Amino acid sequence: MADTAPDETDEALLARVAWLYYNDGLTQSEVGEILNLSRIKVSRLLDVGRTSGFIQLRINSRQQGCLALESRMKQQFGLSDCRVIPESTVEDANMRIGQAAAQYLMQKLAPGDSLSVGWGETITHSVRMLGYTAKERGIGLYALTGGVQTYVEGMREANWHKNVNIIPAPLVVSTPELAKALMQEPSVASLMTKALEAEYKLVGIGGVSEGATVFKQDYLSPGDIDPLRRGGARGDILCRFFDRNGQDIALPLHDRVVGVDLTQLRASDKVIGAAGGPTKTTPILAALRGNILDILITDEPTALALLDAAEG
Amino acid sequence: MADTAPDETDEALLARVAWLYYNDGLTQSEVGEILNLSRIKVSRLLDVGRTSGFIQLRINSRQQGCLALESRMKQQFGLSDCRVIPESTVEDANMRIGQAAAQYLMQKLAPGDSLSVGWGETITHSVRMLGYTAKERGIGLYALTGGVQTYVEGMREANWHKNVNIIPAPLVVSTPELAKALMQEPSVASLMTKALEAEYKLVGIGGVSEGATVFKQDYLSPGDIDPLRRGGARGDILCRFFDRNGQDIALPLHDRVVGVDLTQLRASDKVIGAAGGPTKTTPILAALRGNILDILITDEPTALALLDAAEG
DNA sequence: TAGAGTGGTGAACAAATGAACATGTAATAT
DNA sequence: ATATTACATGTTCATTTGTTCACCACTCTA
Repeated sequence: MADTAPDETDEALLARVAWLYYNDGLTQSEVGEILNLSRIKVSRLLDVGRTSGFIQLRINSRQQGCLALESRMKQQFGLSDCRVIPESTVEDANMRIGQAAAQYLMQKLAPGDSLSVGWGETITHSVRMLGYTAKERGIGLYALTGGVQTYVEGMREANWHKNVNIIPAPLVVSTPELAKALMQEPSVASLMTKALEAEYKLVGIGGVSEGATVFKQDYLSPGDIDPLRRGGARGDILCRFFDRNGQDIALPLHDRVVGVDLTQLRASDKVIGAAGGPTKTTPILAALRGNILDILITDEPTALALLDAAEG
Repeated sequence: MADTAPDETDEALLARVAWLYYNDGLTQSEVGEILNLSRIKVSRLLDVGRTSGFIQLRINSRQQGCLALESRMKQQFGLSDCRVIPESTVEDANMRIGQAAAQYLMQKLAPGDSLSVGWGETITHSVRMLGYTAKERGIGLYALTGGVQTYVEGMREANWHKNVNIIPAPLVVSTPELAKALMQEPSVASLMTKALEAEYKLVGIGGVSEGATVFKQDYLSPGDIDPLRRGGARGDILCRFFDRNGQDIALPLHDRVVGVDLTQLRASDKVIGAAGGPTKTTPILAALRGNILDILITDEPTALALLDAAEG
């Protein structure tokens, strides 16, 4: 009656299917014959494998993305590393950059390392893609801020299961006092320390417009946008807004956020920013000016726009 | 007039194509439109990428191969690691195992490591697949024996270019004296030392039959087979034949071989044996009994046969 | 200069693949 | 008990893909 550990068997089967199909170059029908599966089932298994990150594709080249652009970016903005993915007609920039971030991390993370993450669509995609690799290499995952819901959603599909450490608090609370109290709670404080000690910290970069995740997730109401803009806000990282030079803006909101702040990020190395798309140029540029990031992952048009803006 | 570094541009183009196709999920025609290539050309580029190892596919799972079998193998034969690839209808076992060996090494080799290799079809495949990764990570490559021709052939296609160190001597010379003299040559001796110091040593395992590479490459004549068999030879590694317990056989031939010997391999750790297929069971079993290998890469039927033979 | 060989290119086709739809089955609610 | 939903499996069809072939440009040789 007990479940026969469906994960286990599925994984073994998927591994076999993937090997036969990709490494041996058999057709899906042939794979099906060998393993007694219908062709369509093989097709679906492969699909699961690809979208879940179980089957991962690496491009073996220092020319991974756009090498020339990457070095210009590093030089111009004093980044320790940079990855630029090619232009494409595919709409979903978040998805694409999330994938790139996942691949970057898969290359860099060593067994036993840990990774801390912020939130946003891009980050969620990354985490999903990283799932299997992380499990295999025993990577620990830490949240950089409160806001359980967002993290849980992101990791539900990915199966990190163990060693996922989410800060047990909301992202934004109603009074500064409560926020302060929470951040002094041992269970919260210790996790935040751990998060800052992780080898890599992966954060998204948000814009100040209706589409941004902060607003969509109802952490802020659309009515808050205008005051923010007037206050000089050009973007946010982990719900901390900054001006065009990447300097903190004094906002009542900031005192009510539970999570790592920009000062802590600046002091920390290997902070990866992952963002791209036309709306993100301004926020990214501001974040770069403010030296918040050490590593940037973005796409070609955005990189070009950034260089343009910085040089002009 | 000058060549515009075809490698460079090809690589950049290939990287773009691969990204758009695999990561963005565009069709080949769409990729072609974006980059102004015909669909056919995209298809061909992708093919090049896959077969050259430029585009590499990873299966993200500890369940990579056949986990259960692998641990039985490790226990039974005292291996430090083992990889077993699934059964398949594909004929070319050497190719498949070579690929598996390459993948294993890609996972294990860190930047700046070095790798030494023997020869044979399986090894040649591995080296080819490893080409791009090796270049990217700056892996040094060393030959474990003389026999320039075999190595050069294997690495011609792969583009390791730099940091490839081939021992400047034939594999087999005509007199024991010459072999001895060569192995005392500084240029030869130093390379052999370096080869033994490499993080991983990858060797094939040969059988004693007409199909084996030693005979096909004319290092030995078919007439030599019978005497070898009668002398108890069950297989060879790096042209050193051993008996059913993996112990060295006293052969005049051995004194004429230029290269690392079995004693040195036994003393060295992280020696990877890569071999499989029905004809290889006997030689592999002997090598395992003789503790020559620390790591084995083989296929499912062979692993089962080995366990059968060892337990029975 | 002609001719043979080589490498690259695209067209046409056949095979392989993915997506939409249809069916069946088991679990849940009414 | 029945309707309903969710889910898995299989079928069909349009699309996508790899392969084969013929063609062209170029080079090397006679």
